Amino acid sequence: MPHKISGFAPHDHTSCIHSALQAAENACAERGAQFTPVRRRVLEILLESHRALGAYDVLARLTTEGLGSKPPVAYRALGFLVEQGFAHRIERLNAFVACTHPGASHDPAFMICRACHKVAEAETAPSVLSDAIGDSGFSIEQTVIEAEGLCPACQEDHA
Amino acid sequence: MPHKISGFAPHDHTSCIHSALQAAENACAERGAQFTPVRRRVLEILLESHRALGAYDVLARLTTEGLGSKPPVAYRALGFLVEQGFAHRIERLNAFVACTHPGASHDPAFMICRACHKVAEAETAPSVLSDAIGDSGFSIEQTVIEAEGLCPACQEDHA
DNA sequence: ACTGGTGATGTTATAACATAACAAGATGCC
DNA sequence: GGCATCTTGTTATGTTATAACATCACCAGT
Repeated sequence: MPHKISGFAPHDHTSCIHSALQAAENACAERGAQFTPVRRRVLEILLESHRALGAYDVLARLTTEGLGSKPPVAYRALGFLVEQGFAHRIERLNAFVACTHPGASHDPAFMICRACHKVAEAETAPSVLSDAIGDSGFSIEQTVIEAEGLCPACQEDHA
Repeated sequence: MPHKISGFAPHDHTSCIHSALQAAENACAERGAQFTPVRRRVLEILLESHRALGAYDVLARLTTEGLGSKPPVAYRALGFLVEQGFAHRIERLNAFVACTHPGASHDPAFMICRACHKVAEAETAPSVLSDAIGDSGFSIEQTVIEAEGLCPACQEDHA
């Protein structure tokens, strides 16, 4: 299995959500991090769809649920989730998506469908960027790899 | 020569600027695009350093020079330069950098030094992302590849 | 129980980034 | 001239993000 991809393929989404939440809960317990109601709820919101949500989209949801109404509430929860690896920031969209590879090594690449706006995550070999960059002497600490295009389903619809 | 990298290495910056401007001018002539004073000046501003500038940084420069004072002026010029391939947007920084590979095929990868904030550009093989993503059936239209870390010079300073 | 540390949350205010919409000028073509 | 097209000027607003400080909840130590 050279690559794991998640997001576009049909799957049991209920169990997808459940296992991601479980993984987050376990990881927090192990690390002594607090999986508070707001943080949990924000992760749930992100998990509802394989789409990237803006911080203010998330905030709107929180507000209707009485969990917080000011930007920092959303940004702090999202920051926590990203820090812990439970979610990722999609730079291209200034938005956030739940991680679909909980526990994976995490140098992910993302595929963003411009039609349905779903976002799929692929694990990358750690060398992908070194290959691209060559032996320039630059020491890589973090990477952003995002592709925009059409997912398989939307290619068919288009045709 | 497997990879061309520009930005970090010492070089004759005056001729670097000059040739980039010349290339832009030629390309505009060929394409029937107008290389107007604002557009030219914005490219010059970006070319002064191998760093990414925010739209409002550029705008501030334009304002002191009497070339425009409202955000759309900067965004339009930057948009034009990006469209024509004379500059690139760095998603990670919400900022813009002059292209250092004028005329190249353009699926660039960027290296962002977190210490000196210089940005270097590398050409990538078109396959880099397909390799990362595998045969998921996703059709790639545009890519964002950005690495953050330390450039060679800043690694030495750090040690 | 008090106390003080730590981490989370609440809130105000503002900073930083970006674009919609329309008016006005410049250029070139017929 | 009259028209089309592209560029620039301007107003206003929308969107994304964080600094700074107040408060609360929890727990460990005494």
